[in-house]
Amino acid sequence: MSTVPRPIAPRPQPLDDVSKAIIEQLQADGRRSYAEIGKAVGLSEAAVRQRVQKLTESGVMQIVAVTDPLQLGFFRQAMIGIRASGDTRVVAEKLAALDAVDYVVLTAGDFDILVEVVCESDDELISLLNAEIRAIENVVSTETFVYLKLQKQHYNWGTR
Amino acid sequence: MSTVPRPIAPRPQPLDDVSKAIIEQLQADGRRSYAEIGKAVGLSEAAVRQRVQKLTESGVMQIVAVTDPLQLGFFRQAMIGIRASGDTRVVAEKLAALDAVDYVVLTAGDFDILVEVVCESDDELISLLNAEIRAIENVVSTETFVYLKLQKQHYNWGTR
DNA sequence: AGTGAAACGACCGTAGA
DNA sequence: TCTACGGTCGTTTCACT
Repeated sequence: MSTVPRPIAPRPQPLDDVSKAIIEQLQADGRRSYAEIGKAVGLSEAAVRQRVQKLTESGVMQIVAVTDPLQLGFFRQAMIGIRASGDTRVVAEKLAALDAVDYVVLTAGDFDILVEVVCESDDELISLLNAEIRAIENVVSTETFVYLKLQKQHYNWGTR
Repeated sequence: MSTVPRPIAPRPQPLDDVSKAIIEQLQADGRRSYAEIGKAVGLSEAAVRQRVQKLTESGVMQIVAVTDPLQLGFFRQAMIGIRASGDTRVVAEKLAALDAVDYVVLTAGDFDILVEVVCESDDELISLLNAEIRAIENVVSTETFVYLKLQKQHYNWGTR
């Protein structure tokens, strides 16, 4: 039995510790000044700015506002597993176009697509499921996981 | 191991159009200057600054750096549905403490907990499942949904 | 890739409608 | 809650290492 030649992955950039430190600073506060970050990581202000620019331009990182659904009156969140027929990419696009859908991923496994939805109420969730999601062509079945408590947030993830 | 800060007031203020517009600006670019935002939404720099401060202090919004796992060499992502016995909150805490786990939510439905994981390779995913996740007390069974394509991102969600 | 310095622009506190 | 304004600090550009 021969070993399978493992294709060297197009590993983008082996981030050095300084860039990791910069990212950590900006994960704590995306508006922290370059000068302040520079002090923390031991670099000049201009150097920090250059690195941040590269990191954002290359798509490694972006600095954005993220909102809390609960604070905006969307008390009901859920993950919905979807089984679909036909081209699942087309189904995923239609799902992504829905207002209440904030997350769509094509998966391998018992579900073809996972979507996260954000609703104001149970009623909205019900009509979303019935009138919108199940109405999409090639959606075969759905399974809903209503959120009880968010324990760890997606965008808090860092560079490990 | 980061717990999501709970909102102080379960009293969601209905955002006016100006604040929504400000949030949209910052969702496009979290570092956009207050002056520039002011021009776009028709407000003075100081007024924008005050509103942004309120929005962040009240937890409605936060401005942070978010990173792209793929760009950092984490080519394998998955959602894992977990069935657990005992106090699922305790299990969820232990899951959230894992390095490779970037998202944890307690749910009602066929799974008790959903976690999203970020791995460098299939091998890492396998050992994560076997050595880490299934090793946690009261984890009864798991079901894995390997990501094929991320279609819509969580933090792009706005104010509807 | 990094520093330093000077001009410019953004940010912050405070005062006042 | 907003505008106005002055002091301070951050950002930008550039010349240089």
